[in-house]
Amino acid sequence: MKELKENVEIILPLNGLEEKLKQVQKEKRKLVIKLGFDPTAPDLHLGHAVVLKKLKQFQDLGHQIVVVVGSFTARIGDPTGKNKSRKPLSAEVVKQNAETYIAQLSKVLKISQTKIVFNSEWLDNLPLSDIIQLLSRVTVAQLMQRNDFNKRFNENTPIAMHELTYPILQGYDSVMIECDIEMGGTDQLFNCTMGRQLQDAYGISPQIVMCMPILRGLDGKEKMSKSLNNTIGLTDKPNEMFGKTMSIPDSLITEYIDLTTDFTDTEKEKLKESMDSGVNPMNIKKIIAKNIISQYHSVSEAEKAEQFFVNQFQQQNFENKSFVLVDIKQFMNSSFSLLGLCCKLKSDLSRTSIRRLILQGGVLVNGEKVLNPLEEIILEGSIKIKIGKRSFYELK
RNA sequence: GGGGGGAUACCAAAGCGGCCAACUGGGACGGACUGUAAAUCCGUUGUCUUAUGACUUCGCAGGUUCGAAUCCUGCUCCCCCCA
Repeated sequence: MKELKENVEIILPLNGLEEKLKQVQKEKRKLVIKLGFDPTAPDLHLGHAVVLKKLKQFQDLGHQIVVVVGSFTARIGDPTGKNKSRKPLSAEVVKQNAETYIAQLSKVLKISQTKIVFNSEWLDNLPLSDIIQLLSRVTVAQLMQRNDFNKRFNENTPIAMHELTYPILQGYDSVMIECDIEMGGTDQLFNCTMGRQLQDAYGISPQIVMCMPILRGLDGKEKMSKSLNNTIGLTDKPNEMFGKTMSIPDSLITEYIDLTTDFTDTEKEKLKESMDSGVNPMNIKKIIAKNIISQYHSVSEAEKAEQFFVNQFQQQNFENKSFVLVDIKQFMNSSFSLLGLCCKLKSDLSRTSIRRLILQGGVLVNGEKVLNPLEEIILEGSIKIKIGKRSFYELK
């Protein structure tokens, strides 16, 4: 029980979990635990993993996880005020997104033991009369309690009618699958509570709401989210995971120890203590990074990623970096300024911005800073070029 | 249906006839430093084959003017208030 509650930020009602467990024991069945997701851009990251890992604990105890794919509700999108009205997703895209999502879920959950349902199954053909009946269960005042609705209303930013239905439909999902627990981040509190209310209205024992804390992203301020581009993705490559973890502000370390690692309690405590006693935060971040990679890749990949990071970004030895090999032959027969060459190598940047990079000292040729964009580069032998902080090329 | 306000670069937000490629903040990028792709400090942040150069940007389309993001006309979209 203690482990089940670890890290959980909100349980509603407070002693609900214990009672639910007793109840299902008496009924000789397993808990039905719901997790909803919208099949929009299904790139799972460590923020999602916080919730998934909690689900995993329940799954390991034999309980039934039900993933509700919001194939219908995705058309609305959970209103944050940021997303404009969404286009309806085609059935194909939904299916595809759901598949990649499920594949990523399998990094944490046992998919064979996870039930997956689509809410368009019951929402697509809901008669208007039923919809009205559903809506009648909820008051405007209740909806306006939701943080972002409230905020937007007071700030005179628009709220479209259909957005108001999102929490209600999500709650209706809970009615349909008759779940015992709905899990989510704390930002889901309102929606989950809606599920309780609607279940009650439809004569079902209300679900327990369990909210996990929201993990903050690489910027150290906002929540980890794809649209803010501050995520560590579950499918990120080991090297990328390592670097990203190293880039979190030191102030986030405790949070990451708690929420992203799979250390035991005592190990976590030890880590925190060592930080308090003045161990270089860098080293603690390395430990966290390795642990994360071990979870989603492997221990040996984690080791490699660390070595790569140390060699590539920490040590000064230009020669030993790992370079992207570029065939020098394709550039033969033409003479190149440094600027021209860099443009070929980094075609995603504009010429002007590369010129800037060079002028600012962001380009090294064979370990030497070259500040003149027009410096001629003689293409022979091996030329090693560093462009910006993270791009290393070797022409051969 | 009536009245009012708005649309500016990645985002937010100034500017309201020339000094505007456009203040400022965030973000991003680069440098220095370092204990890290942390923190801090400094700088850069439209594009262009070389640049005290050219070109394209301020919702869209026209117009006035030597000259417009700034004034006029039409259009599109958005917000607010009243009914």
